[in-house]
Amino acid sequence: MNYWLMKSEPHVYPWEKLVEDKRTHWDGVRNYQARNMMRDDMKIGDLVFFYHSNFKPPHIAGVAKICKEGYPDFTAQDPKSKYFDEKATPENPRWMMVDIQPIRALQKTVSLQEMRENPALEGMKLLMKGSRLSVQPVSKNHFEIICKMGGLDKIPHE
DNA sequence: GCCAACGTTGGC
DNA sequence: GCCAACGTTGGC
Repeated sequence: MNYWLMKSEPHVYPWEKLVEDKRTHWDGVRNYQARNMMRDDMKIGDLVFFYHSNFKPPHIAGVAKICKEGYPDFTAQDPKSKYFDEKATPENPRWMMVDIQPIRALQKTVSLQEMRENPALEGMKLLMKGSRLSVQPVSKNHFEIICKMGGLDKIPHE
């Protein structure tokens, strides 16, 4: 079982919309490192922090889970999509995505600053200088600490 | 809006 | 295969 963090800009796709949709496909990732993790490492049942980037303050809003493993990001082959990539073909889709569904919101969102101020989270990728990856692994230990910071008594499950 | 950090592109 | 130029991310 692995743990992850995925970034979304709330004005593009907020946590609340995921709750409303009950499930979504994570399209639009155009970074190879992030793609490789979605393609190779994310497994059904893995838990994911839903992080709101480009927001004041940036924060983690809730916990989701992987409900479909890596498959081609079809928006790359759609000329009308803003994520269109002319090099993507059915034979070589180039970009991949996963599906996620919400598990539960944190009782209280956990801001980037709060995480920075917690020494127990030292080494977390999100907090490293220059870290921009929109999909990144989180250790189980860090995942649990943040769940508790967010007012949950333990890592949630369905 | 600024800009540091990082990724990608393409000429050589 | 190097690296300069350019584009993007995302906190501040």
